[in-house]
Amino acid sequence: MARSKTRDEILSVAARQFAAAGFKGTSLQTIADEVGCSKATVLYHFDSKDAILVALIAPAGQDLAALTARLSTLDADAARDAAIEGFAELVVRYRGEVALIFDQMLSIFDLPAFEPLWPDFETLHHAFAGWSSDPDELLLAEVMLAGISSVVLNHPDDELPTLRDAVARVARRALTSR
Amino acid sequence: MARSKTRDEILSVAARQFAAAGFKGTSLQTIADEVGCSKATVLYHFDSKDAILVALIAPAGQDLAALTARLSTLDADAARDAAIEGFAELVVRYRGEVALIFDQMLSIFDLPAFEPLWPDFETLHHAFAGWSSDPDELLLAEVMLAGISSVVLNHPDDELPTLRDAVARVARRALTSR
DNA sequence: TCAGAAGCTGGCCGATCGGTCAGATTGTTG
DNA sequence: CAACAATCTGACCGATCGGCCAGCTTCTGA
Repeated sequence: MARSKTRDEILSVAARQFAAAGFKGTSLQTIADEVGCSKATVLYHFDSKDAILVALIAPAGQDLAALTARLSTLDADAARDAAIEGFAELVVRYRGEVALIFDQMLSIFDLPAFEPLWPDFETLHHAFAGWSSDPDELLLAEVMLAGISSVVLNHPDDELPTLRDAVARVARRALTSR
Repeated sequence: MARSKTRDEILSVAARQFAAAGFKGTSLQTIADEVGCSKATVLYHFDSKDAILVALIAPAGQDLAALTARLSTLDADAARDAAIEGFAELVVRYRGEVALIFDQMLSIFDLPAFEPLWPDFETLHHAFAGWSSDPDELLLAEVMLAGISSVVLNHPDDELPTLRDAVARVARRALTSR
């Protein structure tokens, strides 16, 4: 890890700019400008613009996979609670990456970087519904997943720790009301 | 209305392409290609690319304004129910435009087209919370608003009428569970 | 010391972007 | 018919995009 100081700087600057302006809305030039290097240097450390995105997504994907692996060992109620807590934590920690998923959401085609995450999202979705197969249950789970993501990424940074707990509390109430 | 056949065609093609690939991801050239005219013709009917977006947003904005005006005359429970039904209807009817808002969500800066809609969203937000000022109530309302939008625009067209009712039913349950 | 690897850069490439413009074509009206 | 406006187009503009490359520094280890 930390193969190069410049490389890390490029990653963190890119993460912020991608989250702020979207993937298509960010150029290699603006990344290079903020880092304080040349565009060629950015492409020296990464094969392409897409390679930066792939490198950014990787850690979030691993943590998500770890969460879903843990969920699959739990029964309905425990899985739902753990999914809520875990997802609230993840979405707050990887706010920028979540924003990227929303940004790329419209273009269903060219996102090989996100493909491996889909099964994990599916697991999370079902865990939110307490392993139920009731359509309304699943729909509400879907609404909550997307809603939480969107809300978190539209809140200012300084409220995030509070927001994580509030979001988990609210989700628990909405998803367990029979 | 219907000032020109070509103009209308440009609007409908642009609506579909914007919803499919995002605003930044759509070019005047691809719009012109699908319409079967030249890029210059597109810019003859509209002053700029942004002008197309403005023309597309207008009807959705008017319907949203009409809904919120109606809401403000109702008390808590009635307002919430009406907000849920009305929003489900709107978000299904203007699926493409909702997608555009999500697409532009990341770029907080350059969206004069969406600015006038903000107060109406605010009203809708509070109506979803039944005019309550409880933070958790408001947060859940926010989650549901964003979640419903995201879910609807990620469902295939043929399920939309069913989805509208299902989404309203689920939202009512989640928002009225005390 | 010095060769080679690693890091970095300016300059360039073809493609595409949104937008402009002069002029051709078409339709309407007196 | 002529005259005028509406419609449409190809050619072109400057800017920017992602990416490539030759070559310049800087670091490192035998």
